[in-house]
Amino acid sequence: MPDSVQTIFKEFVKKHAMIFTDRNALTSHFAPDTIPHRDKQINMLASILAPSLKGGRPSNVFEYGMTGTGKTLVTKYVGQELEKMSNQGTTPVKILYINCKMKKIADTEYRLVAELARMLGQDVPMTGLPTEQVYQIFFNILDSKEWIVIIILDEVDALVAKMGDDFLYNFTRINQDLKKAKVCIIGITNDLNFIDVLDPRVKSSLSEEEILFPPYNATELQDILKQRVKLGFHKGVLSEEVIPKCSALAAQEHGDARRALDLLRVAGEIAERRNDEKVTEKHVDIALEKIDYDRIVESVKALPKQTKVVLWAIINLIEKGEDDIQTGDVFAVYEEKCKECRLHPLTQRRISDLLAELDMIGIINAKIISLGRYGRTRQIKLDLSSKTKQKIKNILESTLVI
DNA sequence: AGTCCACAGGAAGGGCAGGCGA
DNA sequence: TCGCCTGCCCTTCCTGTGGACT
Repeated sequence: MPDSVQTIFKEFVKKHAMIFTDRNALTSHFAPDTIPHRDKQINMLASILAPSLKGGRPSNVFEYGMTGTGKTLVTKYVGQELEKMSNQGTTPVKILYINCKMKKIADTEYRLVAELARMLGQDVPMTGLPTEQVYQIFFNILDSKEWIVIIILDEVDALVAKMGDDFLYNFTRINQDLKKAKVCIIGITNDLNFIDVLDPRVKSSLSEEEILFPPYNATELQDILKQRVKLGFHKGVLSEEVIPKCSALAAQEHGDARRALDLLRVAGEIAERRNDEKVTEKHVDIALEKIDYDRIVESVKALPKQTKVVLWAIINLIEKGEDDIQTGDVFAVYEEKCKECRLHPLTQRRISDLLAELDMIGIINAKIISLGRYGRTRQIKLDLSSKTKQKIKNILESTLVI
C-alpha cells in the first residue's frame, strides 16, 4: 500500500478519535439501554404481551405514529425483553420482526410468508411455488411445537397499499388453523389514517389493542440527543447550541428523532472532515443541506432508465422557462427524447404512473388540478436549488448519454 | 344545466424472466 | 426439458373527475 494512502487512513483514525467515541450510537438503528419519553408505550405494550409468559395468546396490537417516533425501537426492545424472560419460563416466545418495505425480501405476500418461514428455520425458494404452498410450509413449521410466536409487521401499510389487505386477513385468522402454536400480530404504520382504509373484519382483529406514538417535542428530542451524545461523542466537542438546534429542526418536521440523530451525526462527520475541533451550529446548517441533497441525488441515481428520461424532460421544460408544466407537456418532450435516444417510448398511462412515483419519492412536486374545460392534469414543480438541479441533470445526461 | 376536455387511475391481461418439481 | 408458478413491467380499455365554457 502506498505511503500516502496509509497516511490518509492514519489521519482518519486520529481525527475520528477526536470527535466520535462511537459513531454507531448516533444512528437510528442503535438500541440504547433505555428509551426516553416512551415509558407509557413500553408499559402498555409489555402488559399486552405479558400473557404470553403464561402460555396465553396476547391480543393483536396496532401501533401508529409518524416516522422517528420510536415505534420500531420500543417494539423491538419489549420483544427482546420478553424473549429473554420466556427463556426462564415454560412457554417459549419467538419474535419475528419483518419490515414490509424491504425490497426483494418482504414486499409481496409470497416473499413475506417465505421470509417468515425462513426465520423459523425452513428454507423456501425465492419464487416458483404457489403462494398457497408457501403458506402451508409456514403453517407447518409454525405449528411444529407449543410456543407463542409474535409477528411484528413494520410499515405494514406499504404492503397493504401494494396488494390489498387479504393477506392481513389471513394472518389475523391464523390461530383458527393452529393446534399447538399461538400467534400474535403487531402491525406498525406511519400512516395515521391507515386503519380506516382496512376491511372492517381485518380492522377489528388487527387492532384489538392500539398504541399511539405521538411526535416528540423539541425538549424530548433534546433528551434523546443528550443520551446519544454521551455514548457517541467525546466530552466537550459539541458547542452548546448544537443539540437545541438539531432538536428544533427535527421538531419542525413532525418530531422525528431519526432526523435529529442524522443531523447530529452528519454535523459531527463534517467537523471531522474539516479538521475542526468542535462541532458548531455552522456544521448543523451544512449537515441539513447535505442530508437533503444526498437523499435526492441517491434517489435519482437509482431510478430506472425510463423514469430518468421523464425527469430529464421535466428539468428541460423548466430550463426553457416553462413554469406551468403538465403531464401532456412532459409526455411530448419525453417522446421526443426517446426518439433521439432510440428508446422505446412508454404510453402516457405509464408515464402518469412514473410521475406519481417521482412525486411519492419527493423528487418532484405534482399536484392534480382541474383546468375546467381544458381538462384535469398534474401540475408539476421541482423544488430544488439550481445547484442540485444542475447536478441531477449531469447525472441524468451521463447515465442516459443524451 | 349540460357539455367538454385532458387527463387520473382502476382493472384486466400479456409477455418476459427466474425458479421449482416431475 | 417442460409445465407451472410468481413477480414485474407494461399496454389497453374503461370510467371518473372537476371546473370552464356554452
